[in-house]
Amino acid sequence: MRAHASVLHLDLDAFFAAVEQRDKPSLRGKPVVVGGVGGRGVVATASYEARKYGVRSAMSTREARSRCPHAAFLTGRFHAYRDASTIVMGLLRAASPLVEPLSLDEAFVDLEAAGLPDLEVPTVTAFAQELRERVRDQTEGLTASVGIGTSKFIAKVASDLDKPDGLVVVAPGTEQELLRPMHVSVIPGVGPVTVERLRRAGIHTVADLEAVSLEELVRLVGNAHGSGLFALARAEDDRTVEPERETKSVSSEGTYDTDLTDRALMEQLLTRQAREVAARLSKQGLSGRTVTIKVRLHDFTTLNRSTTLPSPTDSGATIARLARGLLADLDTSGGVRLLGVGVSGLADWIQEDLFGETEQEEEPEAPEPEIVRSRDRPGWAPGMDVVHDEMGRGWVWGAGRGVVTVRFETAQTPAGPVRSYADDDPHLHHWRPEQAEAGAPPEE
DNA sequence: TCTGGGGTCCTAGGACCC
DNA sequence: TCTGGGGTCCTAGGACCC
Repeated sequence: MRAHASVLHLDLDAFFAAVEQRDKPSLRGKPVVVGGVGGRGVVATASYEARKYGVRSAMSTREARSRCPHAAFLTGRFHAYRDASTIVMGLLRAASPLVEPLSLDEAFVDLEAAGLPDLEVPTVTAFAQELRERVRDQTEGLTASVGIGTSKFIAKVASDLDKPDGLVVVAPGTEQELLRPMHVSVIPGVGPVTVERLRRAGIHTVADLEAVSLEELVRLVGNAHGSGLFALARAEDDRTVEPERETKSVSSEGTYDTDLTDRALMEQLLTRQAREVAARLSKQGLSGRTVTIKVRLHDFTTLNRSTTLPSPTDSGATIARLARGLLADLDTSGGVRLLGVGVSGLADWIQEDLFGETEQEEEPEAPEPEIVRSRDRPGWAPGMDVVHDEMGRGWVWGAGRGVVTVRFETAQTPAGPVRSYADDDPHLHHWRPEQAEAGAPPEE
């Protein structure tokens, strides 16, 4: 904790939804929900108009629709968010060399490095007001909430106190009187599980927490977490603003609208994800030794399986081969709702190819199950009529993330089976009336 | 059809080494 | 010829954050 309120936390208000409202005037003043729109989507950001109806981040889109059916539900335009974020981070870096972005819409700024005449409350307040105005001007109207305090913790708490479009400076020395009446969940790292553990011990507020011994806290929530809580309950926080943070892992995952049961399809999806991870690794000049797959079963139990190579790789073929091998050891007969691939143990160098000839022989030896993109496909959307070479007529139940799910309901089989395919499965075609006689009947 | 996707950090047990 | 001990690496699971 510093003698002056010199840590600033900036948080763009309802960021994704605000960018949408900025870019589409017809959405201004109306409820907007950005997030997954599929059957298993969740809300990433709700505009303040949508929050009035109880729509919240991380809520399922299904529930958001039932609470606010007239909202605009949007999937999100990440390039637009990235562009806006780049502008804001640029403004912050122009104000101080010490900026730590936490996400696209949040950052800490160290005001000790900003070259202000002093760090007294009126000075940092004026600085922050000007920064907020600059953000609004340069982003064509996005608003930011700002908190300033003697530590990251206090700055972050402060930025939450007057949302949206607010500014709160917590004067040095007043931290504990601010925190004591607050619920323990204001402390970063205290989520639902910790709240419940503390509640059972009769601890609800920061004041309650402050009265608990270090030994007791460690017993309740573990070593690292316990000592962290002990300090934060006293507003003790010496964490510095870190402008450069190393990437520790790169991953790609997907949740599918219907549970997957087809192993060949799962392997195809893992292969695609492995390629995507490999592309992102090499784009960043990274490679890694540990390949992990993540499998969420139908009942939401989540399994991770990993394997570690002797030297780092950024090869999509290698990552895919290992990922498929890891999947082979799992029982997925009950259905899989999520599949993912990640690489960790990263190095910012690629292993020198000391034995180039062996490595080069290996890759063509294990050919990928190639996914062929066909050009005559306009894409799949729910409700489309389709024909599968073996299954016959059906219609699209869900499509996205490389998977199309088809219900084979026909006049003959009104409760027909549901199957999922890769969206470029050569056996799956759009149905057109002129194909009526060409569509093979269902096999069973 | 409750429960995304991209991450970070921590814990705990076993293997292995000196 | 019971059961040391510290350190590191690996694997699996889980809490949490935005």
